[in-house]
Amino acid sequence: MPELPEVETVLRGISPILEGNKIEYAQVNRPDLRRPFPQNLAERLKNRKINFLHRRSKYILMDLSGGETLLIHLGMSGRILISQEVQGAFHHNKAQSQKHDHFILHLKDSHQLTFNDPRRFGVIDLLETRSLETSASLAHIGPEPLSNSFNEAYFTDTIKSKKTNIKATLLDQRIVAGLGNIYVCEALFRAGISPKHQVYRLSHKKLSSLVPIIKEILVEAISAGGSSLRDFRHASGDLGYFQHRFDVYGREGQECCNTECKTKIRRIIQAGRSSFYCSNCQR
DNA sequence: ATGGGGGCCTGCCGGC
DNA sequence: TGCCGGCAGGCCCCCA
Repeated sequence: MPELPEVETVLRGISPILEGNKIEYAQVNRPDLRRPFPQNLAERLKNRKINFLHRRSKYILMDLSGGETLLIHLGMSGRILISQEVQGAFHHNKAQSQKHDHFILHLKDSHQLTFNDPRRFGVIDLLETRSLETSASLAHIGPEPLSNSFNEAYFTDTIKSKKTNIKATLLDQRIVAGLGNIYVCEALFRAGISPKHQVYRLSHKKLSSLVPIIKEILVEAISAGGSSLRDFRHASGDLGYFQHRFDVYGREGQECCNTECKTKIRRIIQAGRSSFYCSNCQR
């Protein structure tokens, strides 16, 4: 699934089309995704103006007129595509209807936003804007990794005594928002920390070093337009490029990219997820 | 408190 | 060619 850089890439792609636009109507093609859709979703979206878009963690948030915000989470396989229905004989830009197009916003200017999600682990919700931050979805999410509130002091103080491995800690959205399996693997490689290392046994220096590394990786990935594995694409349909810069993710059995280290990258399972790491460079 | 496992879904890929 | 197991970017719940 899309992690923070992929969600940010989607957000940047769709914002210019959506902000200031108006929803003509919403097409809701099934009753639920991971959770049921909110009551009367289509009726509540009809004729709403889209004020602006923003992101919190891996959630895309659409601030609407009428004091409500549409929340979209892409889960593992969710995609957002923008298309345009062209009037007249030619329909080159009109999206082909796909099997898992569960939710479509038809906009006044003839653009359409399509949410496609084969595995249906995504979420769509409609929340009161004034209590957005305290809603069940967002209330327990930690600081944004690219904000100043995610800093060395916060990070080390929060986790220093945890009797958990560092992999699970970084995946915990309450500690820091938006990281997923790929970027945690990559950050741990750059920091030279084994995913199995217990947090309370890591030095203050090592733990602190993760903070700038996490920020650096996310910034790089966002500028590359995210990572495209199976199904991630920009809203325009373009691919992201950061996957070409993975040092360890998906590289089981290949040699470590550090010069003079020919150790083969290992894959282990932690908490049901694959961790990729170099046992020589990461301790 | 926390960590491990299972569940939710579909699709794809490799091996036999 | 076809079937089957394993795997996938997330998250939630239950159990020890």
